[in-house]
Amino acid sequence: MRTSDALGTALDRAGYAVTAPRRAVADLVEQRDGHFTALDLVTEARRRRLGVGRATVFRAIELFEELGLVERLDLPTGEHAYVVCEPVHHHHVVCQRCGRDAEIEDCGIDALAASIESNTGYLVGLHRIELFGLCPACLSQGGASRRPTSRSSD
Amino acid sequence: MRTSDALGTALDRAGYAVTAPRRAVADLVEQRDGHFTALDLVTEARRRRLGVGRATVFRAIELFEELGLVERLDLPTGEHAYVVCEPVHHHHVVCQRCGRDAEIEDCGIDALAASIESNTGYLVGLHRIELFGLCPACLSQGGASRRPTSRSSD
DNA sequence: GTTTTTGCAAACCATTTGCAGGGTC
DNA sequence: GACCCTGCAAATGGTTTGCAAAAAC
Repeated sequence: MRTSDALGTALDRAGYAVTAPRRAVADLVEQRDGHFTALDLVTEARRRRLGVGRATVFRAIELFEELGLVERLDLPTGEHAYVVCEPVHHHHVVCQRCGRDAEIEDCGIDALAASIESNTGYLVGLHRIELFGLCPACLSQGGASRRPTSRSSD
Repeated sequence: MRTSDALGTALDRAGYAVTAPRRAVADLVEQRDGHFTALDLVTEARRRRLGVGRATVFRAIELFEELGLVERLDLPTGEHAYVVCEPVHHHHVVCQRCGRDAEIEDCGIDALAASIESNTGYLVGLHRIELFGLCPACLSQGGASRRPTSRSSD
């Protein structure tokens, strides 16, 4: 969760109107600790009686995504979730228990891409890496017996 | 595309009835060259008048996925597609032009996981890596000017 | 003959869009 | 005041489910 109004500021800088509904959605997003779905925000907005409609929430998220302020994750279940993040290339480790996440800057893609290109003949462009596991908090709280789904060694 | 009836055999071995509709869906899947969506199969089944219903196609794919014979991809667009693959841990490079794919055995996750674990404190479990680019065929056919979306270096 | 599986239709869920009204710059 | 943004409701697209009939073992 951010302390500053990063999303509002970014909207402004990108030339988008900083309206009350967008601000409201930005607040909801910034108050989230882990990942969230669009519907989570819609529900939360309704619960708080913010008077922000479904469509507006979806449009605001789309805008934030466009600006690189949130990123879409595809959870192992196939669900689409979002996380707040910095607008630079990176990846996330997502806690399977609480949904919190950490950013990873160096995913070592260059070496991997090179090896793939020479092995398969494919030219590698985009990549997406998503890691799931347990965050430090859940690890210590859950005790040593709790392990994420086993990592296959490859 | 497979030459053998790998999916049918696998169903049998896993104790599922090898029925005509499942066989039909398996055929459709095996005849695919690149990735496909569930709806692609539904459409194709209808076009060929196989008499296989929507629900059956979805249920068959679900089954194949459970058996590790096909895998769900999340395309950059957010679309859910499937590819045929071996039931062992691996990843895919998907051609952004034609949808064909190649499997990658060694994604170098162990080194990455270790570095993440020491940097973030997260215990890494599952991971998902998806790469997009151009396959050799599209590369040569498209000429040197065609490049996939630029790869950010990280 | 009992258990699965199927097809159909309806239900569902997330997401998008059309549009008239309202707010912003 | 022109244009962008919003809410609503309806449309959409993908996926799932209930159920009675049909097929498999």
